[in-house]
Amino acid sequence: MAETLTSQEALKLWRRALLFSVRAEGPDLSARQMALFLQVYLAPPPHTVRGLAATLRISKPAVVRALDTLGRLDFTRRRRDQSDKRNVLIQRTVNGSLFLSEFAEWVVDASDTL
Amino acid sequence: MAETLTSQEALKLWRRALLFSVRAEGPDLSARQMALFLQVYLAPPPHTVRGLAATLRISKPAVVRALDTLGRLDFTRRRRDQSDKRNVLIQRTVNGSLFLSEFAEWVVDASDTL
DNA sequence: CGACTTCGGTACGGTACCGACATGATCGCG
DNA sequence: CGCGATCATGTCGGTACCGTACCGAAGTCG
Repeated sequence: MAETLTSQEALKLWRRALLFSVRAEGPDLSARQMALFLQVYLAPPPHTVRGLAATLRISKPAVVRALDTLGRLDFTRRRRDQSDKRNVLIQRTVNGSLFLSEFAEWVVDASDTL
Repeated sequence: MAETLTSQEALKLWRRALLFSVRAEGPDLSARQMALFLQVYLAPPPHTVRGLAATLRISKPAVVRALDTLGRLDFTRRRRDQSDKRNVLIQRTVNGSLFLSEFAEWVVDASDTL
């Protein structure tokens, strides 16, 4: 378990990790998109559009659009809930997991050289 | 100094911090914009458009546009270099420092509850 | 059955962003 | 002085995103 960070260290960590990501020409996700992405991968399913909108406290259309973008990147996938066909369940993808572990490495590297 | 993070912890940290930021209705900065912002505040000046573009490995117009946005938010300011009037020096602002310390708090809090 | 609610998604008008290219101001050097 | 190099930024067509309002499909309950 990591010790707690100071403010200075937190910002340095964030900067170095983002620098890796930007330089690697990773997808230029906004804060909302990245938060949504991480939510899908780190919080327990099921994930619905409405649920994600409530959790992030952003509008429903914003979630729909973010899912469009993440879907284009093959980072998430939509699937109709067969037990209640009004719902759409958001699922993870291999490609999304791949990117996420790469991203995690950048953060870890940034924290190593703190 | 913090111990090194595991990949899992890194992602959890990122998610929780972004969650704070998104919920607080903070500005929805893209990865590039945030990287540029942090670069201006954490790396030693002077910062020029060309230098920032080279550091982040993005195009010069992309830097100009990011600076437009950050300027609108009053997070950074442009100033002509008086010793070489082709250059523009990027400067910090009170408002930018304010947001950054708030953001740092979110990251620290996220790391505390890791 | 029919009225109502609850889903995700779309339409709209407006803003911001992208890369590629062009432009105007300024510099340095012969 | 003149002239090419260098700097930031404007322009262009195209795409993505915003919030508000609306939509149809699917579920619920009388």
